[in-house]
Amino acid sequence: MNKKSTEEKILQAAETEFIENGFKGARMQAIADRAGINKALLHYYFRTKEKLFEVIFRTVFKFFVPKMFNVFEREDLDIFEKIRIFVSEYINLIVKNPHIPGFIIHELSSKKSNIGKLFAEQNIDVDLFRRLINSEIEKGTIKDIMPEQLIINIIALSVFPVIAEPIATGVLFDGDEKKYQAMLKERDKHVADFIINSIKA
Amino acid sequence: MNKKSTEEKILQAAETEFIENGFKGARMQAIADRAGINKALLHYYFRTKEKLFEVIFRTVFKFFVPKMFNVFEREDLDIFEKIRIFVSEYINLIVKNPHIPGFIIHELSSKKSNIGKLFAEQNIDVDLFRRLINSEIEKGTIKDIMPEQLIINIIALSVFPVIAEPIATGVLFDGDEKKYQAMLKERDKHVADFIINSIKA
DNA sequence: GTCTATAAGGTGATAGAC
DNA sequence: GTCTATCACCTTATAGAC
Repeated sequence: MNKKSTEEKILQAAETEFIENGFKGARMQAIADRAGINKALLHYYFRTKEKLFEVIFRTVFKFFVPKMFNVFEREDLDIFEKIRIFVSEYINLIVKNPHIPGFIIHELSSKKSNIGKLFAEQNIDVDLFRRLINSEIEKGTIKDIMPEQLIINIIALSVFPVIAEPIATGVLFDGDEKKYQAMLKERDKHVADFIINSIKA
Repeated sequence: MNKKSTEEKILQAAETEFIENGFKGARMQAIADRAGINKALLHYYFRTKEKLFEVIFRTVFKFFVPKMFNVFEREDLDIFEKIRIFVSEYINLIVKNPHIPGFIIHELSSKKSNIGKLFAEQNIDVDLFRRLINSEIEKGTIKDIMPEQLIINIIALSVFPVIAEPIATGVLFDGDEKKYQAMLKERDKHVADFIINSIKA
């Protein structure tokens, strides 16, 4: 029935446990339980909690942070279409994995480890994005704007409502989870409109 | 020299420790050390780690979440000035306390406790904000927009770059902390412009 | 590779003297 | 109120049998 190798089972169990509880909150026993094995085997495969965490974090990070910029390389779309597609796809990705951004942010803030490497490994082509934006400004299709500020805005508008879900639900929707979900459903269109309205020349 | 009462010293030490390490990562011993007392005294004043945390979280939460809407009550400002002031003051507040938003978000996501009360205690007047926005839409000063979406946008644009500092610095500024700080310095003006450009009719 | 048993050290919490 | 000493439990990690 279960053809997954032990290592795969461990990795999947660890990912769930770490994302749910963070590094400090995660328990090796809980990971073993989720994987249907015992603690000793965990250490046989990954020696320490730290090492296991590093593998998981790397995977999650590489899955989430990059490839955000892929859309912007396509030459068949204008800048506004690119933004629409990016926002839509990214929000969709986050809604399906709502705890991952918070996990990454929290662990990056509380770890002093050599995460510097992780960014280097991603080779995200920010320069491509910079050139694109600057060229659009020169062409006169969008207003003058710092490319870094713009990309932060796009990510912020997409990610924040999901990681701040409890606050948003509590403050804005009186604890009504359904109203929050309704807002989120319209979010991709709203965000794209909001951005485009702002930058369109 | 130190006129602070023991209770005050504990509270301040606990706030630092909890914000820095989260509930699960915080250590009662570390709090005692920071306060210059011993563990036993900690329990004498606050019985359990859980109870001490609740006091801290309440304080931080009440300090941070509300009073955001105060600006919008002033009648001597137009909607755009209100937004400028709010963004400027809120970003300023966050930059001075950069770890607090992440702390609140993380603890709210990982606690199932009866936080519902906290929101009720704040009696934030979201309706005031709703009425203000809707009235401006009717007057024709701003475009049609859902007040909830707008307030989320304003908070997201203000808060996100600070809580995602390691990622922003790593991905956008090649690890150069100074470039990140420079971006942040212009952030309040940029955000206000970005929002106003978007919603101005 | 996988298990049971256990070591070694930490952590929240309390007892009891002052 | 404040301290020292200590308990009871939990957590990571390893030893050693199979």
